[in-house]
Amino acid sequence: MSHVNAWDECGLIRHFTDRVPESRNLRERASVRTVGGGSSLTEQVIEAVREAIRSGELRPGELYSVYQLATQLNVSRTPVREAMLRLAEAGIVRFERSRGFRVLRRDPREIAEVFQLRLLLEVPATRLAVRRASQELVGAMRGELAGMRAAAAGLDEPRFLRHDRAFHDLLLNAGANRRLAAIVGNLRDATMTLGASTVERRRSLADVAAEHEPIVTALSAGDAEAAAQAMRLHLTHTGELLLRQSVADGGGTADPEDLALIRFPGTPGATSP
Amino acid sequence: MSHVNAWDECGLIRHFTDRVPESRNLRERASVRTVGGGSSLTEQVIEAVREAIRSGELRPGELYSVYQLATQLNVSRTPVREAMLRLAEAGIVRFERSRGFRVLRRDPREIAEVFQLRLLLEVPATRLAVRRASQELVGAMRGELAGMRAAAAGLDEPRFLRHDRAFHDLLLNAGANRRLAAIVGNLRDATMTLGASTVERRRSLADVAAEHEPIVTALSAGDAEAAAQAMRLHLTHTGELLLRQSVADGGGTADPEDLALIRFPGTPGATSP
DNA sequence: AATCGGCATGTGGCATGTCACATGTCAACG
DNA sequence: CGTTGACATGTGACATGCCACATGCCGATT
Repeated sequence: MSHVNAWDECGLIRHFTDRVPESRNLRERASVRTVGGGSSLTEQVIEAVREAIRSGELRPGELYSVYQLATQLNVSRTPVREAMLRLAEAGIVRFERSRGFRVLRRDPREIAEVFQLRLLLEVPATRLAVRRASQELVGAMRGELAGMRAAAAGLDEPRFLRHDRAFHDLLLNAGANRRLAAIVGNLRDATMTLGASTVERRRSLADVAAEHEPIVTALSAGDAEAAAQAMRLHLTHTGELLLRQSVADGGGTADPEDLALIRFPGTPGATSP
Repeated sequence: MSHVNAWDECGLIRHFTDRVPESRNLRERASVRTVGGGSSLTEQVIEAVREAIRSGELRPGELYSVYQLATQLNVSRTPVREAMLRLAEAGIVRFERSRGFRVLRRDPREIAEVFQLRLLLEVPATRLAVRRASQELVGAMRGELAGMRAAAAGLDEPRFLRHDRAFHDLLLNAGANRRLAAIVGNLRDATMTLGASTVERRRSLADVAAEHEPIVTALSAGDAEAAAQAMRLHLTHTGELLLRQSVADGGGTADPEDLALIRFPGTPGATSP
């Protein structure tokens, strides 16, 4: 064997076991549900791999194989293969002819692209959501915001991210374009992959939470434009944060053009009709 | 057997055979390539199913199963399953717990959503592309435009669609956001599925081709805003065309709000900073 | 010594067997 | 006659066997 795998014993198995203590591995849940329910083995593998990437067990650039993963997770190759195919389609990993698959490194350019897209989609979606906003929506979003603040105070990043996601999802689903919500969800997952240069991020959790406040305020006041601008500011700031982090991690050169892409994602020179 | 399948003998096999005369079915190509090359059996099945939906062999609302399709195409269930999973993720079909999968009907709401998204993405992408445009790009796009016109004159709709796709892809790839280009490609595929209430569409092929002219003109002149507006007009018109067609096909009620979504997809009330 | 060709190994893709479950049918019962 | 229960069937999800191919090592040849 030419390349050392670097996690033959630090194991995805143990990792997943920690998360689901009542079952020794993925396999034992196989008989619980088979057909549907939204938790197929494939999806569990997807989530396990995502988590493994976040935690650093699967490192960008390294070569892995479906056989290995299947053995580590104690499932057959089929669901692992399907999971990796979906991750490949999402741009998280890339298959190489007959060598295996590789976790892709998030270079600054990709991060810029993702946030450029999120700006193009979420800002107008916010504008639309304001027009259709209800009191229940505002209440639910305040709840998520409170959750974010609590998580930020406790430096509980996973919980923070859950509330952050729920916050954005509420707004997106209120915008009444399911496809848009799904696409933004995928974009979010794509950036979730880069795992937490923890110190820097935790220090700013409270700041990020604070950025959500004006969004809810404007939403509650029915001011579409203010909400859209608040969302734009929030996304821009988050994007720049991740971009700096990516550059610091040595993901590539700091191309100022990437930053420009985030800041001005196709702003028209004049007002649209 | 309770439900009649309505195409047990009108067969996908014959259809695919007609398209690839040198091989009796998909299976015979299996030995040509195995690992890669971009033409796996799964992808061939995807394309075959897409074509079958366009041609009306697979009808929305009808129930089908992986077993059937595999038999008809003379391949195993695995690639068919993977193909349907990807189509399900793209929103073309939907799996139902233990009954099979169903080709989804494109109701007006979905079409509106797709074109709302395309407007949000392609208009700014056009703006960006102008800034990065080269003479080669302009030349290539003029070539595709000529191809569209020729196809429109000959009422060759498949060829028209190929050139149309190439035209938009050129512009999107010039915009330098690969992810955006990929997303728009998926959105396009999602609408390609509804197959051609042929008379109406063919009559307007020349009109649609003509709409691309001002885009190239503005691009060549370096006028980003004019190009963006031309693209907006083109997409709006196309969306309304497909929307009317969907309503005429009885896909649902003609909700005027859908039209509004296409026309004003989040236009800001005031100019952005 | 440098180069080239065969070979062992590992890979993903496809075929097929197996399983639990959901659905729809139909007969027995109230 | 309406309701309910078991049963047969078909389904997708998963496990496993098999294959052609790509890679990389290693020895034979020049």
